[in-house]
Amino acid sequence: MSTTTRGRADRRPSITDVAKRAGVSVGTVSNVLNRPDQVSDTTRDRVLVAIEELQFVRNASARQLRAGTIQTVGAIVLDIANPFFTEVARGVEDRLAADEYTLMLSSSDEDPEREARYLRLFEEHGVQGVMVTPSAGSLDTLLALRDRGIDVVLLDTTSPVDDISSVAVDDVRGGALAIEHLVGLGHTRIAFINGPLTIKQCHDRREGVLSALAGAGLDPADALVEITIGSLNADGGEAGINQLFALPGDRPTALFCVNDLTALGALRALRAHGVGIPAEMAVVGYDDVVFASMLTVPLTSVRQPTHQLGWTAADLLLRQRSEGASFQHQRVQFQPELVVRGSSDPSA
Amino acid sequence: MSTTTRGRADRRPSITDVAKRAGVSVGTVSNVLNRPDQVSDTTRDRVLVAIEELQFVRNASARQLRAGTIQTVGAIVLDIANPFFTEVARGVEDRLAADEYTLMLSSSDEDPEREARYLRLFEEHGVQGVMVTPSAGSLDTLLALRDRGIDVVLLDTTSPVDDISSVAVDDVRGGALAIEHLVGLGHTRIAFINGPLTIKQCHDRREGVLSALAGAGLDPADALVEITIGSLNADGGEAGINQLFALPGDRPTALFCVNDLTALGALRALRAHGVGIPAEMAVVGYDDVVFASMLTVPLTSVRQPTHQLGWTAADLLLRQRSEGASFQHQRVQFQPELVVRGSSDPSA
DNA sequence: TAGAGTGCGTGAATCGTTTCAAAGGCGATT
DNA sequence: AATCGCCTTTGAAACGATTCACGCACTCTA
Repeated sequence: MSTTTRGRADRRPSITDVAKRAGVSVGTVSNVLNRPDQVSDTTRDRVLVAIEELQFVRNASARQLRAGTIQTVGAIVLDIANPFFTEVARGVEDRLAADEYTLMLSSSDEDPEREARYLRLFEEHGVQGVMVTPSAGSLDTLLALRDRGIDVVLLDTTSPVDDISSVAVDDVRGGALAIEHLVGLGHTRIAFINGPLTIKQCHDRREGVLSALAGAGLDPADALVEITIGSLNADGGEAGINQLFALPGDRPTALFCVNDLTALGALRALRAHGVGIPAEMAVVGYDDVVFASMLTVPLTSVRQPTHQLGWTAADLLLRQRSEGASFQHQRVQFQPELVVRGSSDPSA
Repeated sequence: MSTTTRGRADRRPSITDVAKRAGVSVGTVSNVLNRPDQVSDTTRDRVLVAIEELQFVRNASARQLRAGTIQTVGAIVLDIANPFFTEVARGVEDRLAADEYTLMLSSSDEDPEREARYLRLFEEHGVQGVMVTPSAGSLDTLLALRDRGIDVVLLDTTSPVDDISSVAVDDVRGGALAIEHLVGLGHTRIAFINGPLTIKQCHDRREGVLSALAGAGLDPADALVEITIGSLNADGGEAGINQLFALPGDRPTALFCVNDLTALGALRALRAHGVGIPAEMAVVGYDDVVFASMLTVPLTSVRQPTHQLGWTAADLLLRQRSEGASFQHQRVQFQPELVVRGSSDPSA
């Protein structure tokens, strides 16, 4: 088909075509491509001219099939549309660039099936390693992957096993920071919009919430109203507030959202309900994304070292590959930091 | 190396290993994988068991090398961290999923070199087509690509040639909308933070700006203060304001930012300078991203149909492939819409 | 019972590259 | 003139999956 303006040959030119045109063997063409200094100047020029004339482009599949491996790693994050993860990804890229690795980036959208599909895709393509923010208890899959020779580093979650490394921020502490802050402001009835507990971050932040309540002598049964949402984004947050407002009983005076995107949606819904912030409802988010400080009511949030998180994960992955058996698996953990703003504290 | 816990064989199992273990030929294994109904039940089960036992995973390179092509297209956007582009990408994905195509997504970060590198990478990997938001006059590269059999659709920019399709939003109109609005509010001295004119969107929005000024009988030399920034993100916007404030002469009373991320940074910087909005400076952004309505001062912005933009681009690309020579290239153009909020109009 | 038809399975050729042992060419050394 | 070593180039063997013409064993029909 396609005898349109498209070039004469339907098949893209191969190294063999180049070799013929330049009057050399395929081995020489390959040498020009990969070890140019082993080829005499005149030959090299002749080959380069042929490459130019034929518009030759290497076939990555053949290349990789023969070479067996490529300088590529994969990363799967929960939500590529979340600024938190794009900043993390930037950190990953920055580290990978130093070792001339390429990144295949995907978003699982918190769906374990999508995650599994991408993992398989990555594996079929022969990536050397993967960084994953697991969307559920996919540990078995990851262990199996590791056993098949693909290095694994957990991203933004602490590894439950000793032989897989991880880079995380202390989410228990982060959750506690948020609640301690709210309790310190006098709140005794707090709503918590959270995602499914199968997501480690959601689970851990909740642990922190509970421990902080306990530390303040509050009974979660009275003090905590938990709302679970499916998507950790603005729409989820909006849905969470509507869910909260449909509940009977005293309305909480404070709200902790599992991330800033969710908080954004929650704020939108709260405004629609005409709820004053922080007077009627104090709000705390998580991630301190770029726009958090710029909202109608600047959002109190738990800040994490995003770029460093990604950078370190990539670093661990690359070092794991280069150091081989001598590599010591490790759980790197950073500390979060509470940034207080007007959404929780009127004096801020 | 690596005699750690990693499985016995260092090489991952191939179809041949599976065939041996199941006691069949490689052709049969391939049939089980690709045409399971042509294989008897007992044989199929035997092969599947072997696959399971060996943890066999297809080698995408070999597969693709033989098959010659894969159901994959690439997309290059200007900035993956910009919510506008993630929404567009979502639209692309949604359309691709329907035809079981996979997406390779990359961000050029407005760097023509990065863009060229990714295009080459995509081509080496044998993508069927690409969607590109060009970061500079890379048209020649794209035409050459098209001539080599890779379909091209321009994304968020109107095609300058008849034989390449494009999906865009009328940026000239969008720029005009913003300025007409500001002029209508009585502003006669307007700052415009824009990116390099090599980026089509920047160029076109500026055209709209100029034509709107002309339409209002204003001389750009007096009425317009142009600031050019390198990165169309929050940091760029902040830098733009600092640049603006370093300028001699009357300070403009209004500001148009080429996108919302830039506006976000500009607002941050304006606040740091203690400038009242919209009283001392009316601000208009572009894209109407998710947080625009939620800012301290809700941001007036030019809204675009993001999801539809991506969906349509992917649709065009796929149809181009399936319809072959009979496909009619086209320039799809959507209309932008001004959303007025408090950052420009105190009464909003 | 021969012949045709059908359903399964085989195995070699193929895709485009890299790699590597070996050969060829040439000047320098003995 | 023979030998050595160096530099350049060659050509064939991989890599792992897919494809396809063919063969085998069987059943069905005339």
